Amino acid sequence: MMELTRKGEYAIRAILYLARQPTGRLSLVGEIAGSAGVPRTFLSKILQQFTRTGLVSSFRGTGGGFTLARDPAGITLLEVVEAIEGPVLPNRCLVGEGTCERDGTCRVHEVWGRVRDEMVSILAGVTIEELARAREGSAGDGLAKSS
Amino acid sequence: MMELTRKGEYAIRAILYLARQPTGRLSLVGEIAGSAGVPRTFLSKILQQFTRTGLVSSFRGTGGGFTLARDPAGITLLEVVEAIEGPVLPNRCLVGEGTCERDGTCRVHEVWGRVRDEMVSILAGVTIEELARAREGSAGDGLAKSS
DNA sequence: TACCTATTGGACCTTTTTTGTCTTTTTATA
DNA sequence: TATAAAAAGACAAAAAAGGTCCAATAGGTA
Repeated sequence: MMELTRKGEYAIRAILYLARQPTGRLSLVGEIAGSAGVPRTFLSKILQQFTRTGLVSSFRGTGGGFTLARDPAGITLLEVVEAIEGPVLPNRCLVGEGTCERDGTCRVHEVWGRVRDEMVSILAGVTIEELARAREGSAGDGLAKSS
Repeated sequence: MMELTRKGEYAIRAILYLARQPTGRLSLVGEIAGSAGVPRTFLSKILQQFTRTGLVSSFRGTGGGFTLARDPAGITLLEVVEAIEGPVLPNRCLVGEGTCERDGTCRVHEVWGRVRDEMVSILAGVTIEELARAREGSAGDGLAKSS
């Protein structure tokens, strides 16, 4: 239930790949796709979406490729996920914010609102830079486990 | 992104309808469907799923119908949602809990784990009885808004 | 200019999931 | 037995997910 799509997963992998490259270096679609294990043509679409959002910048022609448009320390996981999957909305009734035909006064909406707020808060609290680091220092370092 | 399906919405409406009935009273599919604004045959499937889970009990034949199997004060929103939509799993990698082919050491999984934990915690903190009450007392009463 | 390289955009396609319907069977009551 | 209801299962349309393919465009390079 409430799963991130493959597209979203691929998008995160691709962003992390870009974040791990030396600043300014351009990566090719094929290169990213190979390393991140994502179908090439599909990744192409995802990267296009990122460039439209302004998270990634692209350059055409010989020597072209993709690179992060901003400092990974300033990009949050929320931005990445929302760029690809759209706004975090666990319940359709939240779309209109009160535009719920039936049961306008019921409390279910308020509960989903809290769910959304928490998701947003958690995802906005993690930067791509933090995620891209990892590798060494293995587990539970810096980010507290809430459970 | 990460939307509850219509099935899930319908399920909640149906459960709330049942929770608002006098204890012991049986409701017919058609009756619930009409009141909750849910296609009758579809609701039938949802109710069957609920009876399989044990949340709702059903009785066949003349005078039959559906009723909550347990006290609504003891049923959480989490139970209702999971009965219909399956376990809350915002990221596929959480299914196997560590069975992630690639990037086993990356921190993304830990973040989604926290998201799931929070969702579960919020949904488990709301009972059907609370939700079914509402109506009078309008807003923000008893349940704190976190935002 | 011609040619190569790489992204862009759009059309298209397949598979899966969602959102149902319809029919038959089972169980219970009158 | 007739009637009333849920249960079960097959079926189907519509939408979303998950891709593919190709022509166009933009930028280098000889």
